[in-house]
Parts: sequence; C-alpha cells; structure tokens
Amino acid sequence: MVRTRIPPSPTGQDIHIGNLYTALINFAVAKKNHGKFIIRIEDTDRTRFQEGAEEKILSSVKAFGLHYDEGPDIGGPFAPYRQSERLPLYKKHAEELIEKGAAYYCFCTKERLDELRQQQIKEKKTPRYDKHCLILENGERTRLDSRRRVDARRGIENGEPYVVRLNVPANKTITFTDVIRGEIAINSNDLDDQVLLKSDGFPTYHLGVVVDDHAMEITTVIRAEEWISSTPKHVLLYQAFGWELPAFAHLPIIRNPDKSKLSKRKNPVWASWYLEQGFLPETVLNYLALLGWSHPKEEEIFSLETFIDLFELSDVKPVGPVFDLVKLTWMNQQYLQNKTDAQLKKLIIEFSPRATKLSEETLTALMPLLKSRMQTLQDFEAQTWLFFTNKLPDGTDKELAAELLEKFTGITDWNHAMIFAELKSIMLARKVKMSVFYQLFTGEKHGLPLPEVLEILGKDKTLELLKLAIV
RNA sequence: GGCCCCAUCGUCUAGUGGCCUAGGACGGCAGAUUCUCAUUCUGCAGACCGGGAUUCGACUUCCCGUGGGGUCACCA
Repeated sequence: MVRTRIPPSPTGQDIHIGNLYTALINFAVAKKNHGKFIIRIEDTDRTRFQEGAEEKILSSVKAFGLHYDEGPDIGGPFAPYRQSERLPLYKKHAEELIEKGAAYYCFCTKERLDELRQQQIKEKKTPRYDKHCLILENGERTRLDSRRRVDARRGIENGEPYVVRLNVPANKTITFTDVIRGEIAINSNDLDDQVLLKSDGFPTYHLGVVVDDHAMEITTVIRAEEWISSTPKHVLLYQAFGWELPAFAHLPIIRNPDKSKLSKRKNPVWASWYLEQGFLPETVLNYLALLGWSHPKEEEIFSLETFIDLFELSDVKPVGPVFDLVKLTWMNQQYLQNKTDAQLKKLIIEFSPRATKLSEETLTALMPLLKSRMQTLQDFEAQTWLFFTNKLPDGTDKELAAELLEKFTGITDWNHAMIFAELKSIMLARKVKMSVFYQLFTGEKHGLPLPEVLEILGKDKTLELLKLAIV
C-alpha cells in the first residue's frame, strides 16, 4: 500500500503554492497506486506558530480538491496527526537513540553556541557544533573528562535545560536513492550534529519527520528539493533505529522570475490568493502539473484524473521552473471558455455575490458574451459595469448621447440588430468608429458587444441613462 | 566559502546516439475573421552554456570549466 503525505507547518497565513504543488504530486502518486494521501501538521515550532493557520491550510487543500484520507481534522488509523500531540513518542525515540550512541545530551548555552559559530566563521570554516557535550551512555567517552560527564547526568536530574543532538559519525559516506535524481552520496563530515529534541521538549523537523513517517507507514517521501541536504541526516536516523528507508523524491523548487526560490516578496505565494483572484482550482492544479512534467502527447489542458492516470514520479524533471502567471492566466481563460453557460453562471455567482442583483434572465443572456472575454472570474464585475450603474461615465459626449437618445427612441423592436443599425448610421454620418460608443457607455474604448449588451440592458434603462447624461 | 542539485527558444517543455533543417505551448510580431474588444484560424522570429573525450555519428554518454539554484538554526 502506497502511502504519501504532506507535513505543513502552521507558520504562515495559508499553504504556500510550492507546498500545494508538493501536495498535488503526493496526492497523484497515492491515488495512482490506490494508496492513501495523508496530512500531518508539523507544529513543533511554537515561536513561529500562527493561530488559525492549520484551519486555513486544511481548507485550502480541500478547496483545490486534494482530498486527504487521513489528517488532523478527520483522524485515521495513526492518529493523532498533529505533532504537538505526539510529544512522548519523540522523547522515547530520542532516548532510544541516546542508548544506542546515535545521539547525546547537550547543555551548551546559546551564548557558547553563538561564540563558537562566530569563531568558525572568522576562521572561514563552516559553522558546526564541536561535540563539546558528547558523552556516550554506554560508558565510553570521547574527549570529555569524567567530571563533566557526571555534571551532565546531574544536570538532567536537576532539570537543567538540554537538547538532544544527533551524533554524526566521522568520515562515512551516506547514500540514498532519489526517484527523480538517482543516487546521491554525501560524506558525513559535511553534516552537523543536528539538534533532534529541543529544550522545550518538542522535536525538530528531522526527528519528527523520521519518527512519524515510520510510525505512519509512509512509503514514499515526496518533498521539495531544499530537503536534499538534510536527507542524509534522516538516513542516519533510519539506520540507527534499524528502520527500512522509504523511497525519496525531491521535487524541483518553483522559482521567481529571477530564478530564486519562490518568495512572497517577489510573487503571490499563498494558494488561496489565486482563488481570490478568480483562478479556478483546476486551472491552478493543471498549471502546476505542467511544471517539471509534460503530457505524453504534449497536451496542455487536462483533468486531475488524466494527470493521475498518466503521471509517473520518475518522469519529473529536476530543473526548477519559473512560475509564469501569464501562462496560468491563459490557461484559466481556456477553462472558463470550456464551461457551459450554466456552469459559468454558477461560478460567477459564487465568486461575485453581487451578480445576484441581476435577474436570472439577464445573467443567462450575458453568459455567451462573457465567456470568451474572461481571464479570471474577477473580470465579471469590470465587464458588466453598465448593469450596476445609474449613470454613464463622466465626460459624456452630450451631443452624441442626444443623437443616440433620439434614434433609440424610435426603435420599436428593441434588439441588437436594430440597435446596431442605428449605431451604424451614426458612424457613417459622423465618420466615427465604434469605439466612441464604447467610450460613451463604459468609459473604455472597448468591451462586451454593445448592441447585445444594450438589448439585454433593455430599452427603458438605456434611454434613461442617455437622458441623465444629457442634462 | 564548504557540501549538494541542476543546465534545450524570454517562460513551461518534447527529445533516452542517427527520425533534429531541434517539435509543442504561453508570450511577442504579422495577417485572416469581426460592429469595439475577446475568441478562433494562419504565418514569422526565437534555444541545445563553453571546451575536451567516447563514437562512423552527439541535444542525447563521460570529464573539466562556467553559470544558476539549494543548504549550512533549539525554522520547517
């Protein structure tokens, strides 16, 4: 049984679009293999914790249609799915590591650590913990004198703050296979003695993720590329526990146009932002699917089901793609265009409650006009401005308005053909272009087809607007 | 800087030694359709980072550069 997961941290205002991408791939891999997709909240950083973030993340994931099988709000066979509720588990495992000599207690103060780091930076060395507190529980000692070892034991008994660090062995080659990149090897000398358990009793990501992925029987760890460099530490932990390694796949990081990691300074990063802007969830997912992967027949528009069907994790390209809002917009327009009138109407009403101020009939008549002219749902209000106003835009050409009033008054059969005929006659007589009428009615040089719009607006309302514009 | 990952049009990508005169999509430009705009359609411009090696033959394999990215926290 394939089991995948995403471990979001409730530290932002929503799920990051990059994490949504990771979620999509995790979801696809799980579904493709008839497995389970899980959400586990990694709320171990109480200083960055944000109230309400978890709810927001969960609701966003749902809004995009990535239904999870197990999670903090719905439970599951491995509950709880929130790390803050699993603290004893991490402590127990940290102690197990200490017994095995794979980890050790550390009482170093922040001051000493800072000093050490400054010194190393000054010497142009990579900042790294110096194993100052390393004492092996089995009685072996390293370079510590026995007095300090006794102090350490006493410190724990006295309730002094401590952390548990990973005891990285010297000069060992650590290897793991990445589904996307193949074999990756690193020398243990380049690894730091990472803190595993913090002084507040919470685990760091490294301990938490390994313990939980194993406990929750995760088979495939799919996460962003930025985790590659810490994977060897995780491998060390799996080995120390004697656990089987899951499959690893590190997805490319989505980039800003300047190629740096996608950041909120340079790009909209919160998933719900895209929804608020009037992008459809399926558009966003479709667009994301095309980052690092392509349809076998080079198709651009396809459903989530198709994606799941065709997707192969090993086909993902390891190159970090730039997020292109322009292409996303084009894609959204395609999706909107492919909707039926009824579907589009429903989407518009959900997005712009204000639309319900218009009659059902008006709304229905507007759909064919709108369909090819909307890039996002947000365009509805701008395009239909005329239907919500009581007065024409400022700077009206009064003379033109008067002429229109006169001609329109004479129309008995109010329909777009008749309306256009009158517009046409004015255009010929005055030697003006269609754009002057758009200017008059909307303040813009162009918009929804005017004759059709006026027909839908109705003769009474049209004449009323013109009259008001003249006085 | 150390370590790790990566490298095809501006962007997303196809390409797994000969099918490549390097294909598609977005965007750009030009044109057709059209009562504005949009849609739709047609066409044009536009890329294999550099150097070696392997091979009869490299976009495709290997090495070295160069460039970009990631990571070096009691954050994830």
